[in-house]
Amino acid sequence: MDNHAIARVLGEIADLLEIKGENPFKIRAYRAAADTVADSGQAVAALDEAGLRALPGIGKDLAARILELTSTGLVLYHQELLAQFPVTMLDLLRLQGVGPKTAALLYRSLQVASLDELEQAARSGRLRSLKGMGPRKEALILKALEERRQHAGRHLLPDTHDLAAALLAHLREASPGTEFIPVGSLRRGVDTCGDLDVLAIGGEPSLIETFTRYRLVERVLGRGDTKGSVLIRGGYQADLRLVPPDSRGAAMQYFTGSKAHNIALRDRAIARGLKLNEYGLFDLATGLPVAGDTEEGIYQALGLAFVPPELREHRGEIEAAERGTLPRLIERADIRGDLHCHTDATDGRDGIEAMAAAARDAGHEYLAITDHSQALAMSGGLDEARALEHARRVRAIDARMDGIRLLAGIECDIRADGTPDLAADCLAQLDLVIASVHSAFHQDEAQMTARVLRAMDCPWVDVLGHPSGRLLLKRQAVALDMARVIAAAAEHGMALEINSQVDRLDLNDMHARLARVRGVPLVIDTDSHSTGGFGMMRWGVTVARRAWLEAGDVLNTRPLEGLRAGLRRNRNT
DNA sequence: GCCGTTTTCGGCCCGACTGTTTTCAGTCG
Repeated sequence: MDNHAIARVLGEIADLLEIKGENPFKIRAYRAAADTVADSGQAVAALDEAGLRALPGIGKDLAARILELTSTGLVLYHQELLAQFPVTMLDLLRLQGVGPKTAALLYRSLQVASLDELEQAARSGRLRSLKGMGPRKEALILKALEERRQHAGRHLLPDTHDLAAALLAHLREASPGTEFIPVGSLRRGVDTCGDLDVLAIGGEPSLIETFTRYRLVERVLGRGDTKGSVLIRGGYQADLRLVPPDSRGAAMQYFTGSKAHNIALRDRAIARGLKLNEYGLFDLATGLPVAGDTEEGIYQALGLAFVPPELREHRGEIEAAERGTLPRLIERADIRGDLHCHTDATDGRDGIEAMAAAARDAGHEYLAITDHSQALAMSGGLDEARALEHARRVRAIDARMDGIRLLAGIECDIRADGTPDLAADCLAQLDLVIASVHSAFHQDEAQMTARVLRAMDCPWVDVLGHPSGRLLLKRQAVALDMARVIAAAAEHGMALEINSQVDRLDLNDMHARLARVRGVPLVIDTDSHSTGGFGMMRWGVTVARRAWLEAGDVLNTRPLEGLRAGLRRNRNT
């Protein structure tokens, strides 16, 4: 059982306890344990009781629950809770604006226990009969349901990656000699994936049976000699295709897509008297194969440089491949530091030194500590005095730590009127200031754009953090004129962030690409809230690659002094 | 349910915002 599976059960227990109205601190304990397990670098299922209890926030009871789960596959306590509330109720909690109290009320008063039932209740006007509910709340819930429907069947890229890793482990165990390759939107690094496509190169037909017997398969949609298709728990469709070795490259190319990229490639093939399909590239006249065992061979035969999967969106990559002007895409190894993280001074879980050590272990040369400012009161946000005291502490630790340098920064809240949440003379004394929107998300575009532009006017703001504010599959981006924001960033010499949090990935690929074109420097940050968070950098790098970014476009690929010189505060003075 | 040079009980983060309300409950981050 992998860490994510364990964390999911602990998280569900927390959700169910919340609906039940249990002791909030108990709920927090389960939720914290879920985070700890998910973030842990080691396989939690392999730990014994002492090992489990050594993890922060895991004591006697939680260790016992985890052991029960990994040894039997179930937790009795979890099952008992599920007997009280249908599992579909947990979907209600994922709706924007619906929390545990509302979910419990809906269930007790109206027997609403699923999204479908909620929609019926809302449409028939029954919701407004409940205490604390009115027409506006009803409309908000209908809107949240609509947004939810748009996202149905899609999953976060890292979740898809984890699912693929577990499925591949299952397949490899059954057939160690076969090469398995995940393709589709996962290979292109799209921020959300609809389904999971896997190729088995030269695999035996019996693999299809192995595939359909995977333990998380809920339903077999189809099974033939060369293709199997299943529904996996959590609403994923997964397809496995058996591919002969001669067609390895062609199948990779074909099933990686995107559809638009493939259509353009096939057009190009036809124009050259060739035919491209999932089996190979063939001479139209003779029917003889021209290429097919490698992707490189196919692109080459079409007169193109190899196009990295992340660029295959038909956004100019074929023309660039023809001219030989494809970017040399940034890689994870180019990143030298992380400029956004939180500590236990605000809503992070670990202290400055622990975060610094973890960043060093992740291969970083420097780390900016950027805790929240006072407006985020629930996170214990820092006021001016505490921010400066915190900075002193960061600098003191920096002076005595080996192997990593620390920058004393802040993630300064952008208030609803666009003013930064901390006084300018405080911001001026820090090494780095990220400014971010965390509230009043519903402002209209004119208001929101004016607000962000006003914050960018402050000369001590170096980086705009998670600019769109989106939460993937959950919350739309704020209404913001990104072209004007990018233009302002170019004018001020400030940087825009690509936030690597798995549900943010913000900026997105298109906006990051526009920023690059306009000459705006980017930074790729993890926004880590614990020592386990630094591994998320790879997802931000994936966005950057999809945005055509090269190492030179990203400030935190530079050595520390180069980075400092590239910050707005040091450019302007 | 966890934790402990405030240690085996009693703490454990809390303000803004929204929609429903005449003083507050629920959600969000």
